[in-house]
Parts: sequence; structure tokens; C-alpha cells
Amino acid sequence: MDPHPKHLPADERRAVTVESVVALAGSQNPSEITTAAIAKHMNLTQGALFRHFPNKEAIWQAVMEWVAERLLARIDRSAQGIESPLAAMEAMFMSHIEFVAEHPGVPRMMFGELQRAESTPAKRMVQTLIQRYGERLHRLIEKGKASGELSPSLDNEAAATLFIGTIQGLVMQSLLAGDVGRMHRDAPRVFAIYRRGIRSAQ
Amino acid sequence: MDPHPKHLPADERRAVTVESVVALAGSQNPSEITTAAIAKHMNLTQGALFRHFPNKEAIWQAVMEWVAERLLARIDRSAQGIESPLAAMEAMFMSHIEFVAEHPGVPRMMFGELQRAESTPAKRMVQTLIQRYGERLHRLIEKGKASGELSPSLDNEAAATLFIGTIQGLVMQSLLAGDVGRMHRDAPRVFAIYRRGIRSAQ
DNA sequence: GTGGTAAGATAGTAATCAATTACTATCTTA
DNA sequence: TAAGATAGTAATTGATTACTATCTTACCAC
Repeated sequence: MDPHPKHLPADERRAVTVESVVALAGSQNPSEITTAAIAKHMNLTQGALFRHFPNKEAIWQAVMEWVAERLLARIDRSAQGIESPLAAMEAMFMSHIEFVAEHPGVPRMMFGELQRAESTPAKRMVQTLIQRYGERLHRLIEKGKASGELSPSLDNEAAATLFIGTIQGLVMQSLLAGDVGRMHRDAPRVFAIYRRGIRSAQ
Repeated sequence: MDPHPKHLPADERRAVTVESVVALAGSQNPSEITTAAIAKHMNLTQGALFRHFPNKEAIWQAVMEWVAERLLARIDRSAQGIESPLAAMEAMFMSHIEFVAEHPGVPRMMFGELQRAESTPAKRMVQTLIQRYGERLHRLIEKGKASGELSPSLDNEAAATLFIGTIQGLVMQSLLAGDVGRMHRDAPRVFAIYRRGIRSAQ
């Protein structure tokens, strides 16, 4: 059981590639990640990458698929079994922050993709990810209004935008400080303000 | 009075360069803006740019200086003469959104710079910009607590983070939709939630 | 064991980029 | 108005990039 076997089956090699990109994005500008850098990180020659991906774009697509799958699974799991919609939103928020803290390259890659002018497969993947994220939020917000936890006059769309924006803000602060741990510390404090903004007057 | 004189004094040429970069960033990924594209946009040959800037990094530095100067001036002007700290914050918020709507390339460039691993002059400029922005917010928040407009138990740091994050969220939504006008429409709705989160119970 | 094949190494290619060079055109001023 | 300074052109450079062609090795069914 060599921990670093030279030869890997194609699907395993693809998985390793994706993980390498995620890791690299944690410490450098995603748009500056070259195929050579990816290969070096996984102890492979640059040309060998193209045995498993038709081109670089396909690598990015696979990476964003990985992100979408894992992030949605994570927030779904976190909210599972929580009755209170507001508590479920908080759990989603915290697990999202946790995910980002574990993979600091993720928000960078997502923003980097959204910046693109052309509509790449990776960009479309990010767009559907955020769309699905929004759907989950809207369901919770509606449920929260019905249960009386959230203000009946709350603007659903604005509340969803602000939820994601709140996370964005935390991420940006950590990018500024170069300190991921900071997010963990600040997350509950920032969410407290958000919660106060959407909950019904008691 | 030729509107496009071939020869320009160096300082005017530098100003035109900065404006070109800001304009280009509005419609394409800032990290993909080449010196050739900048030159073409201003009807100049690529090499001529280096008569006015020692290298490309210096161009970016000049651009971010332009942004910092204009944005801070704009939000300062918007809050001027407003007695209520909360109203001043709202004015700052709206004028910031307006600035971004006028120059959609600006948030892209700022995020692009923050993503960099190395500490470039442009990145440092963005960092000090946000720092100064934060100082203004903290002053207003303190004033708001003193006047009773803001909740006395409010977490200042979290409130400042969320203020900027709220703008981030709006910008991201407009990037997603590819529709800048949307920001204008959503800004008051999103700020309403934020305001509810920080103001004192009445 | 052996042959076939999947995976990797090596060594390229063409394109693109920032930056530089030699030269020219246009202003400014003594 | 001559001379120097400033600004621009056009062509080229070396470095870097994604991608490819060819050769080599490891693995696995039989």
C-alpha cells in the first residue's frame, strides 16, 4: 500500500487532480494556477494531465462540480432534522463557514469564475450552485414566515442576497487579514446581526 | 481642439490609461486585461504605455489609487452634513452602490487584487482603502450608539464587516445576473434588513 | 511468463505576453 | 529657428503557457 503509487486508475487520478487544484487555490490566485503547477503538486509531469482531461477548462469544470456537490451536501446535512427554520439557517451559515475555512481556495475560485466574461462550463456550474443555494434559502425563509419566527414583512429576495453577502463579507475580511481562523471567530457575531434583521419582533 | 490628439502630456496620458483600465474591467476579467488591450482601447501602440509606466504593476497601482481616491471622496461627500449616524450610513451605502454601478469594473479589480498571494503595491492600496473605509464606519457606529440610534449591545466590528459584506453580496448578485441596474433596485431592500439588525429597539 | 493496454515520461509546438529597442514625429523653448 | 525634450511607432525579444507527439513503463488477464 504505497501512499504514492506512480500509476493510478484514471478516475482516481482525476480525483487527485481536483484536490490538488483546491489545495493550490488555498495559497495562490486561482487564475494563476498553471497546469505545470498542478502536475508538480501531485508529482506528475505536466503532459500526463492531458491523459485524463481533454483540456484545462475540463479540469476547472471538474473542480467546480466537486465544490458544488460537497458544499450543498454539507449545508443540507447541517440543516437536517432542525425544526426551527431560523436555527436551520444558522446551522447552514456555520457549516458553510466551516467548509470555507477548510477549503479557503473555494470562494476564490468561485469569484474568479464569476468574473469571467465568457460563459465557461465552470462558470455555469457556479451559477447553478448559487441558484440551488438560493432555493434552499427561499424555502427556509418561507417556512420561517409561516412559523412566525421571521418577520412577515421580510423581503425574501433581499434576505437571501444578504445571507450570501454576509458570508462574502466574512471571506473578504479573512482574505484581507490573511487569516482563515478569523472567520470562525467572527461568524457568530456577524450572523447575530443578520438574525436580528430578519426575525420577527418578539 | 482635436478630441483625439495623438500626442498627450505624460500626466494626461497616464490618466487616460487608468480610465481605460477601469472601463475594460467593466466588461472583462481584470486579470486578463493585457497591455495590448489597454493600448488598443486608447488608440496607442502597446509599447508606448511603457513610456509612462515602468511596468504593468505600476499601471495597476495607479488604477487602485484612482479608485481609492474617488470612492472615499464619494462616500465622504454623501455623508457630509447628515446629522443622524444611521442616515449617514445609509447615504454612504447608496453612494457606494452608485459608484460601483457607474464603474462595474471596480469591485472586480479589488477582489482580483485581494486574491493575489504576493503583496503588490496595488494590493496594499486596496488594503489601506478598506482600512480607511472601516475607520469611517467605526466612527459612525460609535456615534450611533452614543445618540441611541444604534443598539448599545451592537458588535462594532461585526457591524462594519457586515456593512461591507452587504455591498459584496449585492455586487455578486449583479455579477451573477450580468445586470448592474439590479443593484440599484435591490440596494434599499437589502439595507433595510441590515438597518433592522443594528438599530436600537424602538 | 507474455501480450495488450492504460498511464506516465520526455520533448517538443504554436501562441501569447510584458517589456525593450531603434527610430520617428511632435512639441517647447532659448 | 535650431536644438533638445517629450511622446509615439513598429518590430522584436525572452519567458511562459496550454497542449501534443512519441517513446517507455507498469499492470493485469490469460
